[in-house]
Amino acid sequence: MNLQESGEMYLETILILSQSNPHVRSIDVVEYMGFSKPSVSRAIGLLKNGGYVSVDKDGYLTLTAAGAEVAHKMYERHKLLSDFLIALGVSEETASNDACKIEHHISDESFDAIKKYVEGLKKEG
Amino acid sequence: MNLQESGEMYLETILILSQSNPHVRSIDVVEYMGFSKPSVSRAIGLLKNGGYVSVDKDGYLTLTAAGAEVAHKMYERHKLLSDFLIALGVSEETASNDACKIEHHISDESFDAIKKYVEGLKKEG
DNA sequence: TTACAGAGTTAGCCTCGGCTAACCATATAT
DNA sequence: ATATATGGTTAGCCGAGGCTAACTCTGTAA
Repeated sequence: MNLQESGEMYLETILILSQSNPHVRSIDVVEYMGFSKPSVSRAIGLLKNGGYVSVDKDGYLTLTAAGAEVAHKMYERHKLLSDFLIALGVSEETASNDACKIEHHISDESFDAIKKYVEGLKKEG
Repeated sequence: MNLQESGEMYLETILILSQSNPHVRSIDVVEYMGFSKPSVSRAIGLLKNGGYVSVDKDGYLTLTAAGAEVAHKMYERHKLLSDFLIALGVSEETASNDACKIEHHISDESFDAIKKYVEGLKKEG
C-alpha cells in the first residue's frame, strides 16, 4: 500500500484524537474530519489492510508502529510549519491550514532546512 | 470552471514555454510535462473552455488575461519559494520540486509573508 | 419484548486526472 | 500518387477519494 496524502491525514487525525480521547473510534474521525461514515470506514479499512492501523473488537483504533511513524512525522511537520509561518507574521488559522497541506508535499530535505531555521530563531530569542 | 492544481500547472507550463519558444503547441506541453497527448489535449480543451487559454487555427496556444494572471502568480510563487528554500540551504533541484507542489497549496497570506522575509534577506545581503 | 439510537458496512455513484488504443488530418518525401 | 511522420482528437479504462442510500449490529430504554 502506498500512502497518499489522504492516508497521512487520517493517521495524523488518529494521533491527534488519541491525545485527548481515551479511545479513538471511526466515528470520532468522522466528526473531526467532517467526512461521511462510509468514506472514513473505507479509509480505515485500507489503512488497516496496509498495516498502519489496527482495530479491536470494540472498534477502537490504534496506530501500528508504521502508522505511528507516519502520524508523528506529519504532526511534527504540522506544528513546525505552523510555528514557522506564525513567526513570519501569518495568522494562526491560516498558518495551520497551510501547514496542513504543505506537510504532505514537502521533502525531508526542505523540511529539515526549515526546521533548522526555526530552531535558530528560537535560540536567538 | 474551477481551476485545480493540474490546471494551474498547465497554465504555468504554457507561460514558461512561451518564454523560450516563439509558439507553444500542445505537443510542446506534452514533452515538457511528460504526460500523454490525450491527457494534454483534454486539459487544454478544459482550459480553453474555461477561458484561460485560446487556441488558433495552427494549434498555437495563448494565455488569455485570466490564464496569464494565474500563470504569472504560480510562476512568481515558484521562483520565490525556490529562492527561499535555496537560501535555507536546500539543493536547487529539491527546492524547485518542492516549490512546484507548495505553490498550489499555500495561501496568499502565507506566501506574502514568505515573500517579505526573502526580500528582507536580500536587502541584508 | 419491542423499539430506537449509535456505530459501522455495503453497494454504488461522481469527479478528477492520469492512461492506451485507435483514429483523423496535414505535410513532406519518395 | 502514395507512404510516412507529426500533431491532435475520440473513446474508453483506471485509481483515488469524496458522496448518499440503505442495511446490519448491538445495547439501552420503554
